Amino acid sequence: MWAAVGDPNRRAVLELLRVRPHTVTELVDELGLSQPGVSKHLRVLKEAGLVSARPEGARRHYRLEPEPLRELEDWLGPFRAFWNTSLDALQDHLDAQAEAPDRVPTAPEHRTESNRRKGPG
Amino acid sequence: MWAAVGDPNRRAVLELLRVRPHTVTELVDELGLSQPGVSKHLRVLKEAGLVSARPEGARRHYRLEPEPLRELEDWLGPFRAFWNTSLDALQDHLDAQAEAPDRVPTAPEHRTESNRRKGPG
DNA sequence: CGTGAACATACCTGTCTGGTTATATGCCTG
DNA sequence: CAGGCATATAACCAGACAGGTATGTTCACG
Repeated sequence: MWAAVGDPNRRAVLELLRVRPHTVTELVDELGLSQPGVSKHLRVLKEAGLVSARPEGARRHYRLEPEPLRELEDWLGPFRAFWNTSLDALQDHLDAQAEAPDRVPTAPEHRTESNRRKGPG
Repeated sequence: MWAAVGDPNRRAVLELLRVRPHTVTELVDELGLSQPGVSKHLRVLKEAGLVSARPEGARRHYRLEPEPLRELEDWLGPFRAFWNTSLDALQDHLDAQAEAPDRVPTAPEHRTESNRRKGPG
């Protein structure tokens, strides 16, 4: 599962299939990979349950099967609390357990590389 | 980023750090890996911005830095709409779009029963 | 300053995997 | 049945990587 979405090209496939079903040739055209390469990726995605194929004559229409992505969602769930809710309270909790003197502000909003990990000012 | 969370041991580290900060030795003990192995994983996670270290004497307390996980969250976002709503309707929708790719359902926001609609109504 | 603990780095190795080319299979057309 | 198109599979190669052992580095302690 994680291996399936770990590859950038495979994620690209999922994003393309999110828009609409694609045939292999279409994906080949979009990804710029060789046809067997795409087929191999599709095989991985299929075995992960992330896509399904509907044969139509010689071609196969691959369609997104989003269910397995729930696994990522579920894994991410407990972490989401870290940026969704009041981080101060949470950080407080963590720091209390760790007796951290260096209370780093983990802002509840987006942090960029430039504003992250500021000193106590 | 995806590579960072792609590894099971690394995910285990993140899950452990989600509970509370850990020292390397603690992680070694929990994961059952060699110390250099854990250190290497921590290095990867650190470079991905997923953890940070606070030195305390000889030991280093590693703490979860959840921000970069937003990337996963963001990537997952458009897909989330696919399982929030009725999947049957969605697949129907997709099949329909296979022939009429008029609009693209790149729904980055939550779809509720009330705002989910098919036609221009 | 010597010793040991905690951690990082260097280096090596086996395995996995993503990419390719070549080939097989199946469908449609004529 | 021959031929061409769409896709899958096989065989192969190069790079990435996770794992280990050995060693370096820093800190605490006496």
